[in-house]
Amino acid sequence: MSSYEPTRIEARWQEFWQREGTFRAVIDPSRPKYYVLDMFPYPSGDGLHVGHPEGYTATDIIARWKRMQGFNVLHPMGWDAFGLNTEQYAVRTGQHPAITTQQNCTTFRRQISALGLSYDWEREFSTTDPEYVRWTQWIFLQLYKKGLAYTSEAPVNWCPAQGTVLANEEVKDGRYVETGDPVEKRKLRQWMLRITAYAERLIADLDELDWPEGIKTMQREWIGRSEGAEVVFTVAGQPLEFTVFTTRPDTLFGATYCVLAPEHPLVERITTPAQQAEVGAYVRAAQSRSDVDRADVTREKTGVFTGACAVNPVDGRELPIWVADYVLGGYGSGAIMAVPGHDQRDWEFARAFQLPIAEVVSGGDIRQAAYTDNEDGVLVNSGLLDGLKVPEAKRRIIAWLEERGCGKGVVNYKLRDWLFSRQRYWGEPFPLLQSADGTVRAVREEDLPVQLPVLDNFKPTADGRPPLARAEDWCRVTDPDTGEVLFRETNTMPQWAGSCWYYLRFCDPRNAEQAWSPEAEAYWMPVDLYVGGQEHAVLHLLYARFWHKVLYDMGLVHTKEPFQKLFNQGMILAESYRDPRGKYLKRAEVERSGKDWIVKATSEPVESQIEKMSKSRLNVVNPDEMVGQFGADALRLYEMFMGPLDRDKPWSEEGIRGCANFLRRVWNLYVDQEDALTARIQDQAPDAVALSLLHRTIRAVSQELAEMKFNTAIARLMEFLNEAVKQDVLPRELARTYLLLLAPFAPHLAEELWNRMGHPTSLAYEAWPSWDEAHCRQSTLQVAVQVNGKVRATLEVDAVLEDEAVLQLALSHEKVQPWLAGKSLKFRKRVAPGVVSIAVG
RNA sequence: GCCGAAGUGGCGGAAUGGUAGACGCGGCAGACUCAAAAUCUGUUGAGGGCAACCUCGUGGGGGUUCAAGUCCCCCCUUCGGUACCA
Repeated sequence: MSSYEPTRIEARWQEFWQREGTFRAVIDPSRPKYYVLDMFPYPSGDGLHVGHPEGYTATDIIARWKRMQGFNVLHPMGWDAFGLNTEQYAVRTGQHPAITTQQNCTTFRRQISALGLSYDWEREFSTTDPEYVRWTQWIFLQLYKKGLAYTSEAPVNWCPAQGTVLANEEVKDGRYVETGDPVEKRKLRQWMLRITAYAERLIADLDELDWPEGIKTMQREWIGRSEGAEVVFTVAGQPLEFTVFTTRPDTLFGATYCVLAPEHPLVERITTPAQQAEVGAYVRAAQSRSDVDRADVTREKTGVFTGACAVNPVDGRELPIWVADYVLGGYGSGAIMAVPGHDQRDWEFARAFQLPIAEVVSGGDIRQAAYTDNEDGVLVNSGLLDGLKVPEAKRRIIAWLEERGCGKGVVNYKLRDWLFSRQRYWGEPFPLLQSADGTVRAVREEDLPVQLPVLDNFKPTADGRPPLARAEDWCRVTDPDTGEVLFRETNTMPQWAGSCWYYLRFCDPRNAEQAWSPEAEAYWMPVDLYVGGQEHAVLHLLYARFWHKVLYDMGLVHTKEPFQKLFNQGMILAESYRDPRGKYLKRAEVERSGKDWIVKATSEPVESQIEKMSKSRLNVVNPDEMVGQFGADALRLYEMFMGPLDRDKPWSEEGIRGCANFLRRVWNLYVDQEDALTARIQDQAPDAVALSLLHRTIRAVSQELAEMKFNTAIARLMEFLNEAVKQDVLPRELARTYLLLLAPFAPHLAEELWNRMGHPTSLAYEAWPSWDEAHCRQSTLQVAVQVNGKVRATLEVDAVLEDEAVLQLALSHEKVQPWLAGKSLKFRKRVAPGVVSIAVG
């Protein structure tokens, strides 16, 4: 009757916390705040897998620890519930996405609640709630009114399989990053957000953030700032000109031809009649080439001559103008000056088409490869630049170009504007109306939110318009003042919209008048710790930072950046099994045969591998089962004990069993067979040895929590237990303090034992124990004696013994003596409290 | 190709330049049991030795140092990111 029963204990305390409102967060200016946030999940129909609780447990431990340190903690959870999966489910089954969403949120809430996470559930919301959509639309209108939202007719990423366009960030190697579906270019009128206007600040402000360097680097590279120059070339014999962007204006004298991207508007106009057919064919071929194909870098360079020439502004020389698809239409000005001597791509192209290669920077051998050094190379054959090093030559030529009005220094970015519209149903409608003459106007703020029309068919229309176009009544609006007939925008916002500001709504989630109150924002923001997966390194984090900066410029938020500290948890991997035909098998279908795995039914050999958990690989571990079998505390503990939070780690059922075992041993330390406190817990002052153990444990756990090294912190708690069970007596003071140390990690068990020790209230706000260095010291000390770097003896000495005395003991030690015999002493020093180093020669 | 991160027992992983392998899993031995499971105790890097001990050992090769898993140089492998961005 006294054994550890996690299920019972956990239900009891979860109910207690909810009833008591233990984790409700209320603004309190007298206390410092701490805002700890998880990247909120998309509630899919599959429910949670054990990867989700990893980050959630980490933030929960920090939240609980910070509360015990006196911080007023904001720790909310909600749902990023718009999105494709729910919509596709609706297309398949006809069930309305709102219903699916509600069901999925309920499942997620139940699963997450079972983990005993200390969220303030009163702040929960879904991005699909009309009240939230209202303010998402409101923020969009602020961007629109600032001129940051506009429509564009440019070629966009169209994904036929998804039936929608995608943002640049969602496409990689010509495929949709989520599904791998191929993407093609299509010209469509789309809503864009002018994120490029913030490119400079999005790079610069990264410096102040406590983020992993890798993520900062990825963002910097995505934004892709590069300094260079724009140079204007005129077309020989025609009143036409075009601009090229180059980062190496110093090599202008080395340009031997120019290249226009196939999409460049000038291509058609400058091509000579003789070249018309060839160029036309090339351009058409380039247009029909899929993005997947074009992304292949190993392809041989291709191109055609237009028959026209450009005039190099520095020396008046005529350069042939080519069209080639290695020049991208979307970057810079879609045209380049080619300097094959000093650019590897141009070099390859020149080789392929027998174009001249000129040397203008000495130091390399341009017959072998382009010489691209831009620090030490010295300019040659370059008129006024001769003899200069590259950086100085760049400055000189830019000044020269600017004086003559045929060029200027510029900064260019890879980042493009954010394609913000989707041809989907399950997203936020744009709060925009269009009149018959095509002018666009914003929906009045008091008319927000623009709610989605109720549909029973979520597919695009037969003529290819978005699903919302099916709702003809909804689309048509009459202006109450003028009686004018207006049409609603039928695109919806991408899923990123909702996650761009949810962290702000969490500060004040029930505010009906404003998206958030200035008081709440001023108190809670910024997010002090943000934990989530690395997959959002560019997408979500870049978009959210962009919106935040717009809001900052409007005076609606007081910090330049939303997320002060970012931590990326690793992935939880799991073993999967595949038969020789590549078909995945469930764990239950295979068994071990010696070192190998075989199919139980057929004894066929099976390949096993450690992979990302996914439904298709049949290796998903369900947290509900783990909680049912071992308890939430064991699941939490194991997820943290597996290894460093930021690393990928393979799941092991034996591992969680070990953690459950630890918790049971803790239980048995406190509770006896008769369900009473064990007799070893006594009101007696701890001796020096016990105090030292306790204080060293407090110190280690505190320091490791601060560094989010949860795995080693847990190891310290285990060590304490291993010592404690060896003793006949556990002084009450130690028993009490140990529970406080355990509480952030295994809160249910800690609360239960705390309660059984006679405390009627929760330990959630008990002060975190502090340590005393004086108590940490131990009376004796192990000292290793190294001779020439190898440990030859270990002595136990009094901790207060002087270095010199320890050295003498070491030198005269019987195991050390033989290593010194016949050698001369070169060096001897107590290099650390526990190490004496002796060198002989 | 470029940019990151990583490579340590049978496994997950510990180690401010200072006793490599903490802690856990697994294994082995013992206790309890009619027996098993569970639990408890001990033990567990490899090789050698009766033993005290000795030798080797952190992907590979060099180097710095009294001392290197840790710092420096070169190389290999794995995993992420990125890719004709001028």
